[in-house]
Formats: sequence, C-alpha cells, structure tokens
Amino acid sequence: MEQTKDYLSSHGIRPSAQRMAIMDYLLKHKTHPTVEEIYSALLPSLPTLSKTTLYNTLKLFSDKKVALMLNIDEHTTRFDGDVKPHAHFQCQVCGGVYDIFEDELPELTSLYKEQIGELEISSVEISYRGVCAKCANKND
Amino acid sequence: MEQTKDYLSSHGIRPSAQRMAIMDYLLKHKTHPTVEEIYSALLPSLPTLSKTTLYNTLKLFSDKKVALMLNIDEHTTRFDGDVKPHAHFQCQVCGGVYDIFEDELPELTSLYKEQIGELEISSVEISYRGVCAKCANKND
DNA sequence: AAATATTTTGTATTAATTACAAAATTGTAC
DNA sequence: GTACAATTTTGTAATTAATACAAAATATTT
Repeated sequence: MEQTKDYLSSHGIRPSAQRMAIMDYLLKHKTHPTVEEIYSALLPSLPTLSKTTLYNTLKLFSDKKVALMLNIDEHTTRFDGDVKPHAHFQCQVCGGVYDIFEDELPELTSLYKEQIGELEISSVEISYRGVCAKCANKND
Repeated sequence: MEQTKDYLSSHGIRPSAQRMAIMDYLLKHKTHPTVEEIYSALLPSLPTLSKTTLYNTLKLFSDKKVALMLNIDEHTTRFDGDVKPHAHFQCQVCGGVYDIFEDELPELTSLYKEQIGELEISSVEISYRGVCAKCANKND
C-alpha cells in the first residue's frame, strides 16, 4: 500500500485514500473489472465511496497513464492496471476478458509506433473476440 | 443498388428496402458513422425508419459479416461497411475516425490468426488513438 | 385468398456515464 | 493553531446509447 502511494505520486497523482484503494484494487485484480465490479468490491472498506469519484478517478488514472480504459466489451468500459503493451481477448460466450502478451504475439510491439503517416499515436488497443477454451468445450 | 441486393442475398440476408438502404449507406460512406448519423442521413428517403430497425439491422449485418461494429469511440458504437482487414485511428481532438490499411502497417495481417493458444479467434479490432495532422497543426 | 412467417415500428425501459454544486478534506499562509 | 484557498469527494439529477417487447405492416407459402 505504501508502494501504491509512491506509484501514484511519481505519476503526478495526489494519493488520497480513495485513489490508493482504487489503484490498489487494479494492481491486485487483473481481471479487467468494470466500474460496477470495482465499486462493489471497494464499498465494504470505503462505505462512502461514490460512483462519481470512481469515474473521475479512473479517468484521471487513464490520463496519467497508470491504467488502461478498455473498449473491448461492447456493454461497458473495463479497466486494467497493467499498462505494459499487451492485447486482450474477450470470450463472446462467458464475457471473460483475458490478456494476450507478446510471447504469444511477437508482432505486437512493432504496432506501438509513435507515428503512422501524419498521425501522432498516443495509444493502441488490440482486441480479439471469439470463444475461450472453456466455453468451446461445453458443447462436446 | 441492384448489386447491394445481391450482396445482401449472397450473405444470407433478405434484402428489404430498409436493409438495402442501410447497406448502401455504409458502402458509400466510409466515415465510420454512428447510429445517429445513419439515422439522420436515411430519414429523408425512409421517413418511417425506426431506430430499433436500425439497431437490429446493424446487429444483423455484423453477425453476417457485412459490416464491422467499431468500439474505438468511447461514446458510441460506429459502423464500417468495409470488412477487409484494416485498423482504425481516432483523433482525440476532432473525433474523426480514419482507416489504416496494410501498406502503412505491414505486420497487420499476421495478427488475424484463427487461434492464439487455446482461444478461437473470430475477429480482431485494432484501434489507434492520438491527434490527427489537421488538429496538431492548429496550435502552431 | 387465407394462413404463416418475417420484418418493421413505436413506446417504454434499462443502464452507463456525465453534469453540477454542496460538503468534506487537505494544504498553505499568517 | 487558526484562517483562507485549493482540491477532492459526494449525492442527486440529467443525459443518452442501447434493449425489450408487442402490435402493425409486409412478405411468403399453401
């Protein structure tokens, strides 16, 4: 938790109790949670937490590059405390979102260019969709 | 318009007047339009068109692979009648969405794999975000 | 033409997100 | 340490994209 404080500070984010709890949650739960999921999980320990704070904080984290906003789920935004370059996969049956790292996808890094033609690139989101192994094996 | 009819039929979509008009619009406007934009554009020629029909039809087109649902815009879903493999870029200043084709991105094709590990891939969406040349030059 | 299936439509609802201003907290100046 | 200022948090209300649903319209089959 102390390291979370430093992590936020070093990225220009003043470490309030709420912000530390939210960052901590993202760092410990790499499940690409929704706002609802984060809110429910934190409510027991932060009973006054408001959704507005959560939305504001996640936006701040995204701006300051300590979290990724994922648009892979068509119903809602998901968040990821892991900001290293990687791709995501969502199972269209169970809805689960999984990481795909470079060792499975060697071409990935080269896609994180700073410029393409005349366009200045600030971020890249790579989203795969399909059916996960667990769900595929259910119809056997 | 006759070719649009055949295009839909050959993809297992019964070509109603509404469906042809919507498909036609997507094929002629490669601007990655929102539901609102398609609706406003078609209303003069299809005055009874309902939003529900539009949503249903675009979902059908996506399922039948004659259109792409794009999640690049955090506010709303956008649609693309061009189903050839390509990536997209959204300018965070003006909101415009642009195509990025393979000649600018040689590694792209290899990302369209059918399988990664145990995951069956059915689609890939690659979204770049940043600032377009036009918007970047405004602050000069 | 009657019966059936499909498509379209309009209304009502849901649910994610944002706007906004008051309250609380934190930091700074004296 | 108290007063003042800035920041953060909170709750409520509003917005808006998207969906549910059943009736109406259209197309297809018998």
